[in-house]
Amino acid sequence: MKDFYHFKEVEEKWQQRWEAEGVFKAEDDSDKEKYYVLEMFPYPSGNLHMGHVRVYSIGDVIARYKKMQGFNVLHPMGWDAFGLPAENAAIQHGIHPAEWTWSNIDIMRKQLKRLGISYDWDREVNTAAPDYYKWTQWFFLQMYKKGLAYKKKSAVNWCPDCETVLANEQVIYNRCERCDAEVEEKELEQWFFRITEYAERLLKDHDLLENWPEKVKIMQKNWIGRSEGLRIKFPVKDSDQVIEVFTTRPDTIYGATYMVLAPEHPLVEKFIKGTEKEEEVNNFIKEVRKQKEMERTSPESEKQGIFTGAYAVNPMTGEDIPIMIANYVLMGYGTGAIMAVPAHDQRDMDFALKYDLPIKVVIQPAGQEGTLTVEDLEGEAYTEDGVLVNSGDYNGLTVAEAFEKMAEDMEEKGIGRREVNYRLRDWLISRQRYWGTPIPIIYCDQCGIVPVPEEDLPVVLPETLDFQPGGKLSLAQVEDFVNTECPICGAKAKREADTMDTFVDSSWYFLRYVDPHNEELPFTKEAADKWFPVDQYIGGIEHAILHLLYARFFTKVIADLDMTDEVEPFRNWLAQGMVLKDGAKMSKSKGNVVDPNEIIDKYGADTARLFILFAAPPEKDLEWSDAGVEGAERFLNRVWRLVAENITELRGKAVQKIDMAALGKPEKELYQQLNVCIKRVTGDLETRMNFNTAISAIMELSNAAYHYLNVTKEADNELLKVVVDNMLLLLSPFAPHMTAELWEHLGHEGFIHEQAWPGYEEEALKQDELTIVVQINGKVRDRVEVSAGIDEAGLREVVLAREKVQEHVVGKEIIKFIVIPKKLVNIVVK
RNA sequence: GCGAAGGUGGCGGAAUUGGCAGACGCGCUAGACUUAGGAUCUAGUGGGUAUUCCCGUGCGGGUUCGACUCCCGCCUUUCGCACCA
Repeated sequence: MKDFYHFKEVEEKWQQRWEAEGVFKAEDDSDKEKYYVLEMFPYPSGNLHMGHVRVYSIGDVIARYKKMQGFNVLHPMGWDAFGLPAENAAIQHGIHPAEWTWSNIDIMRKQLKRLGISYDWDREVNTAAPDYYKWTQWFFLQMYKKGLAYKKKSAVNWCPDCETVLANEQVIYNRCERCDAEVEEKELEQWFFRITEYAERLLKDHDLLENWPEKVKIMQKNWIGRSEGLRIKFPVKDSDQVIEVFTTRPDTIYGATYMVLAPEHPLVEKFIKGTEKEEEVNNFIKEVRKQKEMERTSPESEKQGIFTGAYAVNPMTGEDIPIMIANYVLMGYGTGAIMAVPAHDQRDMDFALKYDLPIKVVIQPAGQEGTLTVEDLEGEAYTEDGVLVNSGDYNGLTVAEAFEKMAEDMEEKGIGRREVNYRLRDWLISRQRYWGTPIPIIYCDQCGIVPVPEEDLPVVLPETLDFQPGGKLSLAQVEDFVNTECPICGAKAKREADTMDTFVDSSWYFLRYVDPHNEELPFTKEAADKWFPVDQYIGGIEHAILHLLYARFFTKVIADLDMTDEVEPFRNWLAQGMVLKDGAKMSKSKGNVVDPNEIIDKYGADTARLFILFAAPPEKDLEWSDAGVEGAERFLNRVWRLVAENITELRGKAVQKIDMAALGKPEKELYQQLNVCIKRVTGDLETRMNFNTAISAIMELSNAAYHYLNVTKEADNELLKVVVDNMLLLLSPFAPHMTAELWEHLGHEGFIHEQAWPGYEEEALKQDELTIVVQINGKVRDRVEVSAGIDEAGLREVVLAREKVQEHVVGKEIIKFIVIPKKLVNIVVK
């Protein structure tokens, strides 16, 4: 055999054999316990990048480890294939989006196979294929039936560059998440999913996700933004109108000295129509509407407002309070109107000071009732806990008590009622783009909105597309597509020309893998019961809100359709860190991109995988280092040579149980190190997911084996074989090709990845001799070798007899003698 | 401003339950082998002129026989949220 790891031939050989023998197929009819490991599927951009190499390497280690542990492993791969880049390529280069996408998929599939990832390629899914998006459309129809998909006209976010609307989740600092263009507001009629109906469950079921990063749960929680409060009616003076507000602080209502409506509030017009204020107020509203959402919603920007001329009545105090309009109140949250309590809300305070509105203190720090005045506040609202004052019968109650009492009283009087509000909005899914799943809806003049009958699915994207390079792609321009017949009355009708947000496609793909070829259903309940949920999901934290919230929502909807009993798709999620170069994210514009293809050409897949797993724990960012890659290569070659240089001694012999009693001292130590290594690697893979320390443990074992061969004239070849065999088994999830080849060279039958994961012998971990650290007053002064069975008195005797200990102890009083069994003693002297 | 996670040698990182700080790797130094070495092997490698001593895990306190680890205060980096009533 060669004296170095010639990765080119070896890696190709094993990839071909794995494929030819179909060794990574998940078995639908196995009795073995299932394990479903999934990495987020990629968008087929045409190029694998290092982030992909990282996430798929992590997934592969888990998949191969679980397989060796005896699980029936489902480890599938697919393509998130709809999306804008395909259209942009079409516009720029005149290539059809499908052609562009399909050829990218071919390229990336080859790249993944070159990495040797253990996928069951028979289950490959492609969200842009009709046999997949048929079921995306089917889910849309189920949701339409349940009222979870609906159409409404509302102010939506419009990206002028992408020429489409965006979901709230896709707008970051008022910019398009994709192209960074500034988002505009448009009034459009669009399709929504009623995700708000699931807000409570999405929050509550975080409890089921024990192995999610806490940070991500908090991000989702903030995004959902639950707040408990009261909806309170404020009658308008000299009118039969009523303004409803939502507040989380009903306890401060006695301090409500004015009200504010959002400029878009429908009542505004009624208040000002025909009054002397009309023109002034309308001008103000026009000004505010010109402001960007960003300006309006930043706490730093100046609050602007105007008096409407109308008054409301505070329902608790009976006082008249002015009704204002201001830019800091948003129509989209709560009722679009607030009661303003300047003494106890900083925003209201800022506004009240600017427009000279009254301020009334109604909460005081506990124990200091009656001492806090408006002057004391000095423009800072008091928002801490406290006790009510100036609040009639409620004086003396705490904030929490007052909340309860007021809620009860107001509900009784019909002034208000308890309400929970969410920051989460419904999910806007319409996109004015071509390359997406068509929304299966038909508009008929007679029958209105008509869902496409299920038997007519899929609504196929028309392939022949007449587009001009530089122009925009849209289904609306394809007349054969748009013009159709009403499924109910047969009259001429028009199809919906918008497609769905691609996040819809990726919100259920993990369920298609369980039954990927089903033509009757997206999947059977039987298949879902067998495989679902995903036991371990792996992917980037950038999807913390978008994809992961939507996927959780879809899973709950699907559970409500009784297609699965599982309400959470990903019980465990490993959020892997980014791959950096020179401290920055790799990007073309920075010119710091490392191309996986070049790395695999130069070092091979096993080396690339080993480095990327070794350089940092998976959840942390990883700094790319060419020197580090060479280190990984060196280690693999060290293992290769350990086998190659001793191949005649190691080949063919049956692995026998080692008789520890017969081992000499260096042999016993080596055998012990093997068992320690097995224990550490298993623990690192099983519970900690720390691949870097698992690899370092294997490196230590390899070093120990070399050291043993160096110091021993007559090596114990049986022991050496056991060590090498097990080392290869432990290393095989990380470096599958090289270990497969060595396994074969050693004369074993069968694939290495189909062997049982090694277990360790508890007996072999035990040491006869221990090194005990001796501290005096907490400082390490000596080390002693003692037999493992020594008792405390014996240990004390040995330790005190030591010369170095004597030096520090003589003439002093021993106050304490602390013994930490098998590790350390600490002698406290004075 | 609010919330979360970090800060350990020249570098990436380790220390799993409060018990030897720096495992493993990179880099570096010296040596061996060699026509050659950017291959391989051996030894060394936190700092302080140091085999025995002292100092050392962002800074300052504290708890403890003992603290990278726990507590209090501060500095700093990264990420998330940010007029949500």
